[in-house]
Amino acid sequence: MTTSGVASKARFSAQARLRALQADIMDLILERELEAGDPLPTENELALALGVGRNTLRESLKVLQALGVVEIRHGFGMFVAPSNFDALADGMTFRGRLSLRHKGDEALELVDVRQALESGLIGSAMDKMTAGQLAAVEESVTRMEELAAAGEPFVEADAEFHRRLFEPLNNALLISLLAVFWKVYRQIHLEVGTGAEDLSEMAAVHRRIYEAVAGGDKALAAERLAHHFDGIRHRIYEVIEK
Amino acid sequence: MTTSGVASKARFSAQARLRALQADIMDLILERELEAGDPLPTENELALALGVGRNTLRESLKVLQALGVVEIRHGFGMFVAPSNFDALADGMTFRGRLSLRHKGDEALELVDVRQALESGLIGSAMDKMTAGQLAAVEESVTRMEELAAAGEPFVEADAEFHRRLFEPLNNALLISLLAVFWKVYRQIHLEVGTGAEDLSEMAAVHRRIYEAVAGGDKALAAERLAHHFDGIRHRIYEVIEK
DNA sequence: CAAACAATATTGGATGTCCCACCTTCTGTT
DNA sequence: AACAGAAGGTGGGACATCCAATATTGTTTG
Repeated sequence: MTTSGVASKARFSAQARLRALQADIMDLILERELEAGDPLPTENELALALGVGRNTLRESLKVLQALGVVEIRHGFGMFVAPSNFDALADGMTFRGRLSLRHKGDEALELVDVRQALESGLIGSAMDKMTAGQLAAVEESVTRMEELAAAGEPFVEADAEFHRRLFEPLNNALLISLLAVFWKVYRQIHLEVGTGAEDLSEMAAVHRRIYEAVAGGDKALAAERLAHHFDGIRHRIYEVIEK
Repeated sequence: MTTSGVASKARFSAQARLRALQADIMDLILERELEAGDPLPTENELALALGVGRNTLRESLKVLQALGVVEIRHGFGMFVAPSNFDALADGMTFRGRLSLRHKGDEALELVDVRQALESGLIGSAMDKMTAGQLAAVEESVTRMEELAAAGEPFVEADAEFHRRLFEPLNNALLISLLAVFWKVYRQIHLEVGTGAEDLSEMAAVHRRIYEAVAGGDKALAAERLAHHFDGIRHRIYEVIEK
């Protein structure tokens, strides 16, 4: 259940202890009914309360920080954190880059999942999109076109376009997940060679997606959104094949 | 390009240092062209190579372990790991439980994302599903029905059903993500009260999903899959309202 | 000779201690 | 009243030391 592969026996104890400690910390937060933003006990207090050494406790705390459970502020204290998937993005980016050096499976899987999410959810997003939100999407497209015309890359505008596209769903988790996928996607794109020459073509692709959304044609929007990912997928294939 | 010994003077918050250290470790893996399963240097060697203390290094390593980047085996060594999202699941479960005590936003968002993923991808999965895989899905349904008839819960069979449903896509990342969502979903389900009385109804819901899949009706399968999540969503609403 | 056992080297696991860096707050001067 | 500096508390980090688990090696034993 845990991991495929070597099923050693006592390897659980070490790993289990760390995870039990993480669970203890989370339980403590839940038991004390702390909300996001509330302070946690100090490291020394926690170490004493949980019966472990401070360094051991810190290892768990850093994991919880990476998972977005706690926020640690040097010299100030530790707090229950709002969701934060940055570390997850780093880990997945690493996996993508690692896989590119061999068969590229994970990189392709990542693109597939992102495509499925965006392409599958665009319909619902269009249902709830207000005129103002639609205008914000077009603003992003316009900025991409301007940057493309100037020969400059438009990393941030691209991210913003996709973020605004799914803002109507009002789902912070989804936005975070898409941000993770976008970040990893971007890294893979860089690694794989962006083909900097077709900047204007990329902007045009986004313009066509916008037009489908503005026109209310869900099927067309989903299709164009899906097509948007074909480029990088083919590029990954090329890198793998050679 | 490890940039070990970054001459950072100031302004680098502790958080940035930790993440830089994680990045250094990942870069080291990439630079040495290590594949999954390959051994990493020992803790002491790494600490020396990266110019940090052993405890500091361990904090980063534990994070990387939680992110599924490295696998740590007591007394044996550290290795580049296959993907492992268990820790992520714990973190998200925590967030879900935390949110249930207040507004429940994140719990609902989680269900929404899972629904979107499963409902949106079932069509592609059906395209690629073999007869054998379809039979495996039915086997899971049958087992659920048997357990329901015996009055026993069918946690594992439920998970297996959904896993097998998307196995044809051959996307390990997707399977892992769905496993995470399923795990969190189940925890929320427990927290929110499962309504143990409708076991047979739950089995029947899965049977109907299977029938739609077997019949090749993608739209119907997607709809029934989506309906499958309405129950828990309403239950979460009830918990929040009161 | 081979299998079983035991000692050992190597590795990560955990803790305590000491000091540093950072942030807030209080306090005293201007 | 406003600003600057001191003080206290917090997390950040490095060692040193010991514990625990694993694989290897060497010996014993049938």
